[in-house]
Amino acid sequence: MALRFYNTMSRRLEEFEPIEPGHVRMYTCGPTVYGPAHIGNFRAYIFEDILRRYLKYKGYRVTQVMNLTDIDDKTIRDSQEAGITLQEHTRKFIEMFFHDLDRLNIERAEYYPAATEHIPEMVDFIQKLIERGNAYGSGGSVYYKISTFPRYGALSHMDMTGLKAGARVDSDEYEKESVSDFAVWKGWSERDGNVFWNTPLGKGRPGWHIECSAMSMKYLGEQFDIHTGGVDNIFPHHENEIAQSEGVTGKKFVNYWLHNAHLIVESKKMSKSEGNFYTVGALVEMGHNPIAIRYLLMATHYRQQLNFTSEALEASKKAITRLRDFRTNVEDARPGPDSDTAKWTVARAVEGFEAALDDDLNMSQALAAAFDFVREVNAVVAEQGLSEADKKAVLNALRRFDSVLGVVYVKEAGIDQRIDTLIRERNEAKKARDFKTADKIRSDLLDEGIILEDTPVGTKWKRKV
RNA sequence: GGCGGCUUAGCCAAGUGGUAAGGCGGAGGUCUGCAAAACCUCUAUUCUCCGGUUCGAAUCCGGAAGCCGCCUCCA
Repeated sequence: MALRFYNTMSRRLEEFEPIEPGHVRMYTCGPTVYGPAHIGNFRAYIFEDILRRYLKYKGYRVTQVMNLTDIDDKTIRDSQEAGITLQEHTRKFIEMFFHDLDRLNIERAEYYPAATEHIPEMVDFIQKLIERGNAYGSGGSVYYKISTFPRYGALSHMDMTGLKAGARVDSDEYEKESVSDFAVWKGWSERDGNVFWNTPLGKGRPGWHIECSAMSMKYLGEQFDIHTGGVDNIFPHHENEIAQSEGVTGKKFVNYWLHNAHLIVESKKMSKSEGNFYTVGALVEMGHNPIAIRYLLMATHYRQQLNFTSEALEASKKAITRLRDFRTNVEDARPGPDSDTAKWTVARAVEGFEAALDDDLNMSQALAAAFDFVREVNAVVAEQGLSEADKKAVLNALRRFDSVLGVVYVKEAGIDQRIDTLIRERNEAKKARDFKTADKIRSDLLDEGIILEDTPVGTKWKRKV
């Protein structure tokens, strides 16, 4: 089956075909680094990670760009309040961002361009817009003239004539010819302090939207395959990017626009005042495993609003444990005959998994295929063991599924000599039928998050998820 | 006010015309020193509500209620 995506532009499922055969170029909107990213932000990055991993699973080479917005009103405001430079301020949150990416087992993109490191590219871009008549200077700033771009509103399906003059328009933007025109370059104002660049456009800083147009073009070219972001980015951000990029090139900017829905927490909108505003760090401090967060964020279809609940987070831990236990069950399965059931189950699972993800990344259904696989293989293992060939085929499939899921084969702290010693002591106690000592060792380890299991092939230990 | 989305078991969540996936939880059983894991059985006659179309609807149409978004720099 062919890979299909729901394209926000056309509002329908479309078969995916990259511009360059075998190579996918995609731009994924990244964080504004003014504070720690929250789980809502990470839903987008997890979605993009699944997208990236599945494209690779399908055999594509992937070039992914994720921008780091390190200059905007909030970064300026917060760095000034903290009394440090913009760079000092944003660096902290950039580090935190990458740390969270690692904890959530999100693969690295090929490029993470920072806006402040691409000022010349943006200035160049803006000059082209001015030359072509798509932008005009006014009061030290430069604005994009929407009336020069008739297709404006195509992505968001919005009628721009409905905008009310003066509504939520920044007071320093009164120089605009039309209220819906937006800033591509912001002339320096007092409150920017020492944050500015001296450029041919004057003293100032770039607007938000221009960075994505300039940087995507630098790393991916004038036209590329996929652009993603949260639904909130559809308007105005992505609409403006299209206007800028196509304004300069006259060519179609992006072929497939993919947007993820937001999440709610305990059926409520996540907000600081509700006290349900979570960062990855805060959840980890509460004792939650980041991989469980990953699982929960990916298990709902990306275009569906996701309800993040602590109960679901616990369920996610159990689900991961089941998948990990399945791996060891298979690895340690006693030798058995070749099984047609096992072979058939592997084939069916792979087919089901791929069909689900091919269908606009239907992860819920892909997981269902994976869990059917687990149950069916476990039944064979329990009944008659596994032949070496079947074992290999099953583990191959699992490893392949996990190249997308990223929850089973996750690096964790290595073997602890001390645990091995305790297991030996416990086995001796068991042999002496001193179950009191044996149980104490097991429960002490459990307190540390280590689970001991007695199996036919000896005592095994695993970390609690 | 304009535009859009959602509502499926105790919880999370697929399914978009052919008779309700999957995970968690719960009940019982097998196995075990006890556990854990695993396996087996059961756990929504029904998909927010009310109408309609159809041989047939959770799925299509109309209406109501609730929830969540976007409407100029929030994933």
